[in-house]
Amino acid sequence: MNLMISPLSQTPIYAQLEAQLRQNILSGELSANEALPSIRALAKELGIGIITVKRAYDDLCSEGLLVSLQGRGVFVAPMDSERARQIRMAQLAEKLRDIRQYCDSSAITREELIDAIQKIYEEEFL
Amino acid sequence: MNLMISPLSQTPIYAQLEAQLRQNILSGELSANEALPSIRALAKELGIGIITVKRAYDDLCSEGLLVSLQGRGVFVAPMDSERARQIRMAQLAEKLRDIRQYCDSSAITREELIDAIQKIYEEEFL
Amino acid sequence: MNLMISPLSQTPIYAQLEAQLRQNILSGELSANEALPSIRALAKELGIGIITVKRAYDDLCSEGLLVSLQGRGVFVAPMDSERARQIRMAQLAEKLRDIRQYCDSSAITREELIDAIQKIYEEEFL
Amino acid sequence: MNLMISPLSQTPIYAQLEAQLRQNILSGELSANEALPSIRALAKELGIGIITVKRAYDDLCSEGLLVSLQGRGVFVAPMDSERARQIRMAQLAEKLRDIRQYCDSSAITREELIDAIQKIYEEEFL
DNA sequence: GTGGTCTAGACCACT
DNA sequence: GTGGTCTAGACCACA
Repeated sequence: MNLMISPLSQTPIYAQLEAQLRQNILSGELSANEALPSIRALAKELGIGIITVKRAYDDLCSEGLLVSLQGRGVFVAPMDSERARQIRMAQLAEKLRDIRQYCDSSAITREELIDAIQKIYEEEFL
Repeated sequence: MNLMISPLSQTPIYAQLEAQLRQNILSGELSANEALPSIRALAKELGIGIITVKRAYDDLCSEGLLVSLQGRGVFVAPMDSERARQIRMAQLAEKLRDIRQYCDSSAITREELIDAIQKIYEEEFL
Repeated sequence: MNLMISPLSQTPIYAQLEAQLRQNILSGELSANEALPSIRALAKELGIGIITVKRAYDDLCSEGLLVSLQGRGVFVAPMDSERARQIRMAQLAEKLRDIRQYCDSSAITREELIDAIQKIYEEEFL
Repeated sequence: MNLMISPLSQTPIYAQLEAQLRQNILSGELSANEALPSIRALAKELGIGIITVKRAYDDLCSEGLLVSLQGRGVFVAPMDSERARQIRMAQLAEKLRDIRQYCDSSAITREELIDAIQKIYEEEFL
């Protein structure tokens, strides 16, 4: 697992961490019951505060993606891949409804939207 | 024009205002050179502080969507529809980059994304 | 004399008026002792408020470029062309000292400054 | 870095601050990624309100010269020297357009302007 | 500790 | 009447 944070980004560090951990969990790179690095170790490795790492772990625990076991560490929650997929798609649908609402109120058609997405994927840089 | 703010929302009040005004301007509901409600009037109408309204107006001024004239009021900046369209598409691209980043971090492929959009458009209710 | 005001400009209307009147006086287009349009007439012609015109006339009176005679109107102050020229050049020197200070603190050389001015004069639009 | 404000000046305090910070950034006295004094600290040091300092920082953020990171501070945005130079020259052009407008409105020719600048540079004292 | 948001209220400049 | 500036002070989010 290779975590990276961009110190100059506007998104809070804890949110950057969460996003990357979520990716690793939902994509299966981190498998169920696998142990995550300790809070202190990860904080040191990334050069950020302990509280910031804890915040990310805590948030993912509330989401049910991680389980924290006192004195033993933090682990990936057991989850079959179908369930993971459902979560991902539900989150995506939520975002897409926002997008569609924006398009409708801005007179952007469905075709233009699809087109725009294709272009985003053709761009080299995010 | 019908402006609404949710005081309990996570997004700041001034940001809610900005978004709605931006939509009204870019969609053509507010036409060029049209006068907006005065800062004080809008603040009173929405039950929020004067400064919060001013902040929204100010931000849109620096974006070039509004022009503020001391002693006279705040007006929609002159803008041809082509320019408006460019801005709308740029904003859309911004949102889509977020979406793509989410998809990448969740192992959702380009095809699945397109599929999901089609489904959103087939849904009856937003 | 052809006066014009830009309603969308950030510079106050009274200041726009003053600048144009100053030009007409110092350049000799308005000759000494000539009568200016009445406040009401000019306000009506330009579609602006009476107070705004009065402000411009008043300011130029304090500068000594105009003389207001109660009940008779406003007139260009007597002034020989040499005096007018001195005033113009003194005002210019003041502005240029600001420019030089800016250039010095921004590491822009004298030659680059001269160059930039030449370019400004080659531009089609102000 | 040595910041000074004149409370009695006609130019707003936040504008004075902005101008001085812009100079320090564009001239390289403040290098990229360097931290600026905290809003509270600078406000206290200069004897002005917190909001006034924030206003100056905010404006420079929207200009892209600064980056503000919640919980961490305000920093000079990364910028190569070529970009800094472009900004400086654009600002100079802006000032020179004002000068030209003044000259035109005062019947001062291009040659007289160049001459006046040369004289400014020959003066011993600013 | 840092910045981000929001408030109420005062005073000034412009039309 | 309009917007522009500045203040003091409160509360929240982030590190």
